[in-house]
Amino acid sequence: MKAHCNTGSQVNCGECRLGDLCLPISLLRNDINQLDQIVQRGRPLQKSDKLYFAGDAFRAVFAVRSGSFKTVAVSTDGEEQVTGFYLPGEILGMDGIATNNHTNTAIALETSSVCEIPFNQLEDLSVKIPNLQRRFFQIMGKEIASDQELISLLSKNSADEKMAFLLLSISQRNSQRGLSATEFYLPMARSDIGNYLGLTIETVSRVLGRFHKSGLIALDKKHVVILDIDELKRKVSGGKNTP
Amino acid sequence: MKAHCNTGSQVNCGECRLGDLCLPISLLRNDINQLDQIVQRGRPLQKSDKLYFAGDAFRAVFAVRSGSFKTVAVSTDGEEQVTGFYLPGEILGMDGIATNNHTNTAIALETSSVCEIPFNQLEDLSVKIPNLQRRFFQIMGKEIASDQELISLLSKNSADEKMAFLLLSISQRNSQRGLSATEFYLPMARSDIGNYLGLTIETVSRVLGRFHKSGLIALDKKHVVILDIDELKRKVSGGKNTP
DNA sequence: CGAAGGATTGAGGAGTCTCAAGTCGAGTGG
DNA sequence: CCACTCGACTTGAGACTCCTCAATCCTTCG
Repeated sequence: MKAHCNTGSQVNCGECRLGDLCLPISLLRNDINQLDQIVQRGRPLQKSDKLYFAGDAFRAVFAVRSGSFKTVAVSTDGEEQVTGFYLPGEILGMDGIATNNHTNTAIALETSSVCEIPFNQLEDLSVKIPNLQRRFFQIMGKEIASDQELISLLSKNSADEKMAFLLLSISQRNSQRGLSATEFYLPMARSDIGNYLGLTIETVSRVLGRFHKSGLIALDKKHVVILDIDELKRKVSGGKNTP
Repeated sequence: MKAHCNTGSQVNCGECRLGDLCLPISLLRNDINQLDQIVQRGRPLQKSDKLYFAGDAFRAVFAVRSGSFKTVAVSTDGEEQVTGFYLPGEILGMDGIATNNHTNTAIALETSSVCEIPFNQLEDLSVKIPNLQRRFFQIMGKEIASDQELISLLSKNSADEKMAFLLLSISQRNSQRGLSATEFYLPMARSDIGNYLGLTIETVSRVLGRFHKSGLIALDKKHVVILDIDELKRKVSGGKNTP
């Protein structure tokens, strides 16, 4: 959609502005160069394009360079379930590591680009570069931690809680990338939000409307401004399932 | 509680009857011996004993030898949330990899024992034994996959679906260990189940009672016999959130 | 401009939570 | 050996949240 100063196809890992978030953290310059050689860049995707399909052989993980993705699991009866959203600097595709086949389909939410990191080469390289192995363990650990956080959230049924959590999650991930923590665009549709949080699209709309009216956020379509972040945080922790 | 033929403290990884489930799969004999030397056995725990606490420095992952555990995340306001159940052969403790601190507390559900695998030594060894690295990537990938499966489930709010899922999950994990897939004891309390699935204890009780009356299962306290596994499976996939 | 998809808003109903009794079983102590 | 207590579980009735169904509005795009 718009050009990103430092994320053109030619940029290497050492100069990528997402470096701190992505793989190469805490690697020596020489190590980065080695990693650089296995990473395949480019691959621009349009909205609704699929990065990989559920059932595809697992060959690589992907780092989001620009844009955003959702991952969708399709159950046996054809039901779709959004299992995650991925913003720039985040890694997706790890759902295929266990079985060597992807269990989700990854879909671009807008015009997006990724770095493709072939997994067998990453494994080989990890043997040579212990820091890289450690880093990748951490990235997988982070995925586990965030999945479990979501499990905690979904177990507490309250539409307000769930919605507040998602807003704060995006806010926090934005600020990690040096973007505004209080003002952003939601890249996904209401139906994706609802599917992800286990709510209907109508409930999502109502909750957002309620947040808007009570002065928690400003809302115009997908554009969100967080006005009272403390109250939002209070909503997330203030569950109702406390025994 | 009772003696397990092959899981005494002296057993080494090569002879452990859980071998196929635990780390050492597809390792050469010599590699197994190396792994064997870093694994610390013993550590019997009584019911309600904690294996590690949320906030503890992350030093090791643990393989369940016998018994069972639950992991609990405690949110800022003291609310507890059950994030997982772990049966023999399964690995827990990976919640600490990302931040070097455990985010959950692990609690024994009954008299249990574990193998402790110091993580820095595992990392070192993984550099020397590529198969071990691969294996551990897979184990973490499996954790990610199962967490995402749970996310899918929790997003579809139906008490029957959730309960059926848990029963089938335990059934399937039992059969992987060579135990009965249709008859087992639930090691956890109703309150743990409810907390885990995002239901109240009353609803758990009612759903189990309903399953019992309709001939899906036989139920006596914690003892469960699955009578109509196909219908249970139908309940899990037959969601109601289909658009 | 009209169509189509996404989002909002409204009314009614189903399912689960809350609150409250009541049952069952295990462990304790007289 | 039995009464007692305590915790875990079961069962019931009413309230509330969210889902379902339906109409309308808005935006986008041909």
